[in-house]
Amino acid sequence: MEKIQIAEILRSGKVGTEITVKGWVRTRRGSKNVNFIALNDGSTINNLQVVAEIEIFGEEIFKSINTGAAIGATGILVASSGSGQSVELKAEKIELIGLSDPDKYPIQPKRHTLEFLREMAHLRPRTATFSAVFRIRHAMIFAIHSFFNDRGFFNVHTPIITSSDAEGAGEMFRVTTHPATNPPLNEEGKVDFTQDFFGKAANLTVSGQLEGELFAMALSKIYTFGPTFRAENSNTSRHLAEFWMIEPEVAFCDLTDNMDLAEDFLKYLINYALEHCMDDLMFLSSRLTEEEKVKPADQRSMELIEKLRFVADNDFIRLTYTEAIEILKNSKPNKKGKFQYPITGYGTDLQSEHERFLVEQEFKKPVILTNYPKEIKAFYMRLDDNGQTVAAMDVLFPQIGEIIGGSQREERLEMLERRMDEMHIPKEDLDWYLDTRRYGGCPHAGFGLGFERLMLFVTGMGNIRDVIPFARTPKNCEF
RNA sequence: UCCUUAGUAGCUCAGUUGGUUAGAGCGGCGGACUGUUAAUCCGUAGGUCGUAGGUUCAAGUCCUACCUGAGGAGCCA
Repeated sequence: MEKIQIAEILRSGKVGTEITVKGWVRTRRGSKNVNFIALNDGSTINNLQVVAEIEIFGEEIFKSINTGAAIGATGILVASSGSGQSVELKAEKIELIGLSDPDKYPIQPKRHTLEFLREMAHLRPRTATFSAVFRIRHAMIFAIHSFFNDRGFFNVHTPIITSSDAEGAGEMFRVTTHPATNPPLNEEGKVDFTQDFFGKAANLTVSGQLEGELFAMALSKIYTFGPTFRAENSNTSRHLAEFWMIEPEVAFCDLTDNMDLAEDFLKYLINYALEHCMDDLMFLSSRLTEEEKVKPADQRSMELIEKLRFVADNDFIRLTYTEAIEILKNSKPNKKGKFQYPITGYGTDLQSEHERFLVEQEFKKPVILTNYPKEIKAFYMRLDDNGQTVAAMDVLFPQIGEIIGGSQREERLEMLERRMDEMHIPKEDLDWYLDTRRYGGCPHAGFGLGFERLMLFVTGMGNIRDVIPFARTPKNCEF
């Protein structure tokens, strides 16, 4: 008898047919005549109830059917006489596949804190919450490729190990085969990288953008989707040392096209989740609602599915930095001195309190902020005609803040070189990058989407460590 | 990195102005009972109070340092 997935059974299983299922025991409720086993195989948030009569199996076997154990069950699918489910499996045969010592198995059929489960990252996918999160994560990965593929984009694998450290997106992790103690030194007494594996200093990538641009200047529309690494000592619920980033790059494309792409992309992904992950979203939603009950009414956020629909159905607000400053300057909290960092005028750096005000108070929907002062943005962003601002865009989401950062790139060789000089970017290290401006340069634009930040939004989870299988953060590299 | 806060049983927590043998619920185990649904009822085991120092007749409780978690800030995606 071939086994079928529980998702398949619950979707289209026919009452009266014989089936075999294999999975892990979530709970077992025993009694004198009959035992009820909630079985889950990870294919869906829902369990299949296996009904096992003691008359058939005896009492001994049930001592091994504990939470966490792997078992197989064969029997007839029948309509359930209980109220919690429509169908259940009336077991004729039960196979013990992998035992789980109930005295030691740490995941109990009760609520655990996410912090506790985080320490058990190897077992947490067996919980309802994390299985839901990681099924949604898969759906989002799939949807990302599908979105770009449908629109004629090509996926490019940009390098993970890179010698380019000129981008300045953050602190980098060094990649070396030098011994940890007494590495070879040069005449100046510094580490001699010419003797290292690559013959030069190498790091883990902080972004595939620059290499992505090279391919956009040949294939027109590309995207990367890979791991990126930041050695920043960031201890927040929104940062990881290792995270996944999606970076589309499009030739013959300006800032407006870029904003359109970003907005379409995010809405597509959210709609995809609503269409394909409703069971999991509903579970996460009710879990969140439960948690919110302890919060004061004014601090509660919108129900998860309602929130997703709202973002998918409404246009994002588009606003220049200069307009945002005006709004903030005249806002109530600024006038009443409620901002920790008061807004005085053009040039003030926007803090998260300001971004949150715009997104959560003023507009109550996602905001795309554009045309920031050149001083606070990267060298490759295209200088606006006013000579002051650059064609940058940040997409700000409620609760999360910046989910996307992007820009139209500076395609004019002279301007780019001038910006690099101003910002002390070594041109000789990026000669290959400048070549794209020397030979057939064209207006182009792109952005980076932090995949785990998208996951935070879609799942409603509060901590980024809970939407990636194994989180890497300062002082934490378990598993 | 900075600010705030926490660490007591497997989990979630209580533990008064320092004072005898550190408690509860859940989970585990044993039993009873029942087509159960976070089942219910009875019983039972389970603790170097984060670590290291210190103050004191006496420290879970006070002090210092460190470690770890959480919330917020900065950096950003």
